[in-house]
Amino acid sequence: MQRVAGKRFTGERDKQAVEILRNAKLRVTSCRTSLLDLLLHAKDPLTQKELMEALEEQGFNRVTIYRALQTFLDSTIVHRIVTEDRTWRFAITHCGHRGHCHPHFTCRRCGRVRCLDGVAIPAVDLEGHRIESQAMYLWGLCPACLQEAELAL
Amino acid sequence: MQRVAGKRFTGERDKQAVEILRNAKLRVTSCRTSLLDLLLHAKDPLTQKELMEALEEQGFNRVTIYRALQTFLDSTIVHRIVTEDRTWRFAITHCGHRGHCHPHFTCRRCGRVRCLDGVAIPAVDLEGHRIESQAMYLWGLCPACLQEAELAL
DNA sequence: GGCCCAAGCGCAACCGGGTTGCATGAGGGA
DNA sequence: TCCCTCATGCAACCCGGTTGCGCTTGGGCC
Ligand SMILES: [Mn+2]
Ligand SMILES: [Mn+2]
Ligand SMILES: [Zn+2]
Ligand SMILES: [Zn+2]
Repeated sequence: MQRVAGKRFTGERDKQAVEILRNAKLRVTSCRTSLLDLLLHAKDPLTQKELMEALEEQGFNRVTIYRALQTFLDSTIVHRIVTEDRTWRFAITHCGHRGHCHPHFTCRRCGRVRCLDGVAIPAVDLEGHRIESQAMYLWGLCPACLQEAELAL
Repeated sequence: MQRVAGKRFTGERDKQAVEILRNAKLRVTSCRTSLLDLLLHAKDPLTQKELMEALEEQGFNRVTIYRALQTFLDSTIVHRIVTEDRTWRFAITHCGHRGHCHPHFTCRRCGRVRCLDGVAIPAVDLEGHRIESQAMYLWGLCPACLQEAELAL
């Protein structure tokens, strides 16, 4: 990947980002491809702050980042989760739904938040209500932290 | 219930609030009993703003209210939920646990948030992780709004 | 009932994640 | 290449929640 004066030329990795934008009939801009590129290769949901720091070199304005993320949300390209610290985290939507189709896990030790893609949220039926969507959050220790905790015994 | 110059004398309804505070070894203050009294008789989890407006007459400072709520949290007298609007809502804890023992429902039409006391959160088991707590949020239509929606057809 | 001090309170200023309005810049269809 | 629309940057703003500090008060003690 080449960078010149902070601007990145479109390379291999960006192809997927551009394709996603084209499919969603969104304009292909530098900020959007960079964000998508990051999100596509991120293990975990990222905050706006984390995204901005990762793209520091390119110096995008935070408002622009928020607006791009909102656009992605509107197109269901990403989904957004609210954690206990009341900051949003964004992750690519793999399932086609709007993003509450899988639970999210937060490790109380390392603080990592993970999308549990592939794990189903058990359906709850509620007398008299119409349930339209569900979200589930889990807390505990992630595999790495669990192992450390066990070693410390 | 008597009020004089904005100060409320302790009456029948406050007894329970005072008892809760005594049991938790917390000082009995006007702000705390008023808050607890409200929360004890509230149907739904309330925001700090709603609590403050309800106690407008007594003119408590919002910092004091936040601090009282934090104290209640520490004593597990109340639990707190984070909704999509990223404001906290507080409700009396009936179950003894720290409050994530039941799901919470938000009506997309009237905006009401409800504690689903008595409904269990289905346990999820996650390979390699230690799950310590779970939360579940549901969205849809509450019974009242569902009925209106059906009438409108 | 009065004394005393830790704990609770009010105030003002602050913090930080997210938003808005508006002028300028750039994507992309024709 | 032109031009319109939409994206961007900037500054100011919003608002839920926090912090520091000096004053007040609950309640244990005599
Ligand atoms: Mn996810
Ligand atoms: Mn509840
Ligand atoms: Zn961890
Ligand atoms: Zn409703």
